[in-house]
Amino acid sequence: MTNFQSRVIEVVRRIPRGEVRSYGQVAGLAGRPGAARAVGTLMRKNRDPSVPCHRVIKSDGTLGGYNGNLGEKRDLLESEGVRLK
DNA sequence: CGTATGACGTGCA
DNA sequence: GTGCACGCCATAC
Repeated sequence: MTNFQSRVIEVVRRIPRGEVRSYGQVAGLAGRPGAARAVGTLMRKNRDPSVPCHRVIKSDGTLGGYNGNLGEKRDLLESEGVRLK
């Protein structure tokens, strides 16, 4: 496992319930500002349920992507109290 | 080791 | 508001 990947996972793991972070923010917190796209690359591969990857959305507030159905991601977030566009 | 890929971000038409 | 072109970065091939 690469160092970058570990960091990203750590960061995402710390996102409190009811809050969200953009891919770019996560990248920054992971120590690699500007690697937003790379974060997506990792999330796409990540299968670990201990990582609330559904709390990671785009910087403009839209959902972005998801492993399973996007509707699921939307519901999860709203059920956690997150407002979406 | 070079090329392709994608859950991004920003700017501009 | 919508769509497209580009640049970016870590991974997968």
